[in-house]
Amino acid sequence: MAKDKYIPKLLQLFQDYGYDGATLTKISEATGLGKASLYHHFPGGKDEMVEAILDYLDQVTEEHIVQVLRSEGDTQGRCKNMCDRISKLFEGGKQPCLFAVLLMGSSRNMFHDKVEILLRRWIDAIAEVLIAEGVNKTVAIQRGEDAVLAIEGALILSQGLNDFTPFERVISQLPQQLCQDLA
Amino acid sequence: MAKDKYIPKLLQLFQDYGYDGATLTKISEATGLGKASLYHHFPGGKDEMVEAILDYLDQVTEEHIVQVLRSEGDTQGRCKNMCDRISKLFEGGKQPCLFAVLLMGSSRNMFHDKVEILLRRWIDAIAEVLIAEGVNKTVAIQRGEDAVLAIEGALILSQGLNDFTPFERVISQLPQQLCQDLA
DNA sequence: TTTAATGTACCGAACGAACGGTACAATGTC
DNA sequence: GACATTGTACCGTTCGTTCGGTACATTAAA
Repeated sequence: MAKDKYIPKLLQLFQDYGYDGATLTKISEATGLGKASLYHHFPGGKDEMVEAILDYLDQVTEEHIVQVLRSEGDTQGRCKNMCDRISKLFEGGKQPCLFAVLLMGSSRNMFHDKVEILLRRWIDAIAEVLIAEGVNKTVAIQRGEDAVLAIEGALILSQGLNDFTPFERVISQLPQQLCQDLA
Repeated sequence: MAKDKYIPKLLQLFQDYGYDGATLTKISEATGLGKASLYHHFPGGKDEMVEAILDYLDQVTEEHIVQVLRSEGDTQGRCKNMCDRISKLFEGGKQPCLFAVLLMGSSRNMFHDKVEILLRRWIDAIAEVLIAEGVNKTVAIQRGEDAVLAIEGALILSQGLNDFTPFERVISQLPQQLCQDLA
């Protein structure tokens, strides 16, 4: 699929402008493709573009979260690696999370199912690590939820305040917080 | 200002659909006002509507957060009161936060200044309580940021997962977390 | 080896619908 | 009568989408 090469630009656009705000005119300018050409690659229009982006983010999740958390090394170190990846992906808090963007506004219900699955996979990947260390399953899931929640909240707050130290603080404290009572 | 009576419906609409998604047609239907009437009350169009909503949220912040935190009683009790108000305002996590909605999508920069002020006032109100209890100023502000951050993140996560227990958990744990090392 | 057929990528122009917004006359209210 | 409020009809613009068609490279048939 050659259309994959446009996915990063599309992601950036939908992150910046949201589903409604990312107009075909903007998409056309950003990709260098005419509107008609966009419909050649994505016959389903904007919907199909977002679906393709979410499929891409599925791979990103697998590579930068799931696999990193399952890699070798001590638990807290793996958590720190994940945090480093996340910090890079969100560019130190300057990039909005597409999940949050899509959950706000008129696109809320359109992609809810896929977003829910991706959020859940993220949480479960964290919980899995803690469960392997002997943490109670319920607690482990809660701690995974708290981690994702803190990151999403930190993104909003940092962008709202135009001050990215909250995001950095959350990222730097997260490994310790996740592994707070481990051996 | 008689137009104030439409503010809650407008708030609901912009929360649900975002700035772009809240079209004049939807606004007209929701308020029962024709376009001409809407422009009579809000000559500045959608922009002025959102500004009016933010002014309204300014009052809400003052009443349900600032004043509650400054009221009589023990510190943790006042924090709990604030959390109760917040939980009600967001209907147990089912309502999105307008700040987050406006910060996502094409309206990001339009209302950024006012949103930043409101977020900062929220944080400062929390910090003020902790400072009065002898907490170091920097720590107090960080704890205020963490509180707002947790609420915003919990809203996104709960709505994304279609499971509102994370929001409830954050709300119930917040007073304890804020007052963790107080006398 | 030429030629025909097929597939992929792309584009300009145009579509109807909906957008935000306005002009103005008619209505209600004091 | 004065003035706030509203309904109707409209404006130009932009929206997402589709149409008809071109360029070009690959494959199949002659």
